[in-house]
Amino acid sequence: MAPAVISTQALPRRSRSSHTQSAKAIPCLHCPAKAFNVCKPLGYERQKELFETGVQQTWRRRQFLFRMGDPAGPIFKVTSGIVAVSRPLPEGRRQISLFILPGEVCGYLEINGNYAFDGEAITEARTCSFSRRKFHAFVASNRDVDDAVKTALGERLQQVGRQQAVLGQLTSTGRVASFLLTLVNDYNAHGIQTRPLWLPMSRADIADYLGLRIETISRAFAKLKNRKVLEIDNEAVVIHDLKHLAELAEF
Amino acid sequence: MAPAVISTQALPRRSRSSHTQSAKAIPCLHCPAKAFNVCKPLGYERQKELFETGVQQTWRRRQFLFRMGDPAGPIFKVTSGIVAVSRPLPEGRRQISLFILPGEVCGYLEINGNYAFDGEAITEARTCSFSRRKFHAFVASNRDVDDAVKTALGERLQQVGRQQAVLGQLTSTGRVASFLLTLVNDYNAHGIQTRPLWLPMSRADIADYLGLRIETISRAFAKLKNRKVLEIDNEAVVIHDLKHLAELAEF
DNA sequence: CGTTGGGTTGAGCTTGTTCAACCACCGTGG
DNA sequence: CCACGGTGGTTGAACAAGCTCAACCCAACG
Repeated sequence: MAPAVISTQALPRRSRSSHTQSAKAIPCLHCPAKAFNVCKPLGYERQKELFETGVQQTWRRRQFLFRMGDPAGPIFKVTSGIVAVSRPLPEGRRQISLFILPGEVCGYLEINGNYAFDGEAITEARTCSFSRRKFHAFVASNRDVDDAVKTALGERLQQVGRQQAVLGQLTSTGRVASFLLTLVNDYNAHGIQTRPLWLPMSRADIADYLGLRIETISRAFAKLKNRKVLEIDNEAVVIHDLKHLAELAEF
Repeated sequence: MAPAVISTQALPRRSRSSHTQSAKAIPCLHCPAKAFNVCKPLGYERQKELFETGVQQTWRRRQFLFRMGDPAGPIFKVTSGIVAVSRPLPEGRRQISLFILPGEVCGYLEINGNYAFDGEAITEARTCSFSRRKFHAFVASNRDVDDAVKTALGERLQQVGRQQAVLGQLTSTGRVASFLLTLVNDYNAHGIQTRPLWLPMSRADIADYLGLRIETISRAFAKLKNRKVLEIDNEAVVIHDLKHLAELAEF
């Protein structure tokens, strides 16, 4: 029920055994998420300090990192995989707010000491899971990190604000087109290849994100395939006509 | 085009003339917005300091405080009236993200030095308009204010996250019901009476907020009136059956 | 007194949902 | 090795919800 630590990386142990501040002590230096969010402004010393306020965890597909309403535990920085931040609804339904890509943080928001959203691994995922107390303390004593936190909050707000327009104004095909384009943008910003475009989320995930039924998602993809806008092979999408896709996603 | 200062309050002038730190120097002490957002943690001295980083402005109905894409100017704390934060769409349409009540801040978010949203006065409104540079400096040197900013960002994020679910999952009547309940909650939180409920926004505003057409809004209200859930008189709504309304707004 | 803007109401159409059948894939157990 | 059930995805037909277009109402205002 509570998120279990599936595997704690070996590297932190090595760092402890070598109790010197050797550059090899923390895995962050080679972490693909290093360049994003709160880790971005950090040099070695402070990166190490932050690293040691948490543990590394891995998560299976469909495993929950945190659940809305549960006492607010760790803050998660995703280092690999994709996490869906969502609001649970009656009868097993949910509204996915946004997808968290490697480098970004989730589980930050709390309401009266409880997580404000669900966080669910869409793929196998790894996280640095920081003690909330220590994380806040670290942020409080590092101006640039604090700025990074505010920047990240602002970016989420913009993302979600845009998504509101998608939900409020676009037709089903438009929403799917917009979803794909957003993914392409976000993947680009996070150094993930987009040809082919990795699409690990199920039809149900996409439906819960776009406020549609899975059948409608399926039909939208069928339409896009028929019009030769894209091609789908399992979890890989190849976009042939980006321009056309962009037109469909226009308001 | 640029938001014009309609009237600069007389009070700041008085405070300047009396160059002592008399408690009458700033109007904040009697400001209804004092207890909210960034002003909340401030005592007299710091409140005065913040106050002096900006000017007071008043806005007419339908006037824009700021426009998405324009160079990011002041940050606005609304002291009276209601402001709609929205994203403009082609052909004069828009998606309203949220309504800003007295006490809250808008115009904070920027993207590459430009405002990230539109801000439009729904009613006559007054604001404290702070120089962005000075505001950031003030926040940077006041830990508790900085926390207030992050808290406010988090609250917006939750608000908008919830609204995503409304747009994605609810039927038209449900959306209208949810809108009214949200308004009641927010009014309560901001010390505004809710019997009757002041409804200054036009059908078009509500439609742009809920992702519906004005005709649909009209029909939803008609349905609620027929079912004796509420009563409407011009800009005043009296809710008779809050429970029923809550059921309609359920997911 | 005509015009204008905001709101309501009706009729027909479009879009997405619902419900159902069906398919491909995959792991399990007989 | 094949039969089986489970999961995720696709497709079809009927239905319902919201949109479009149009007419109409009312109050405010010049």
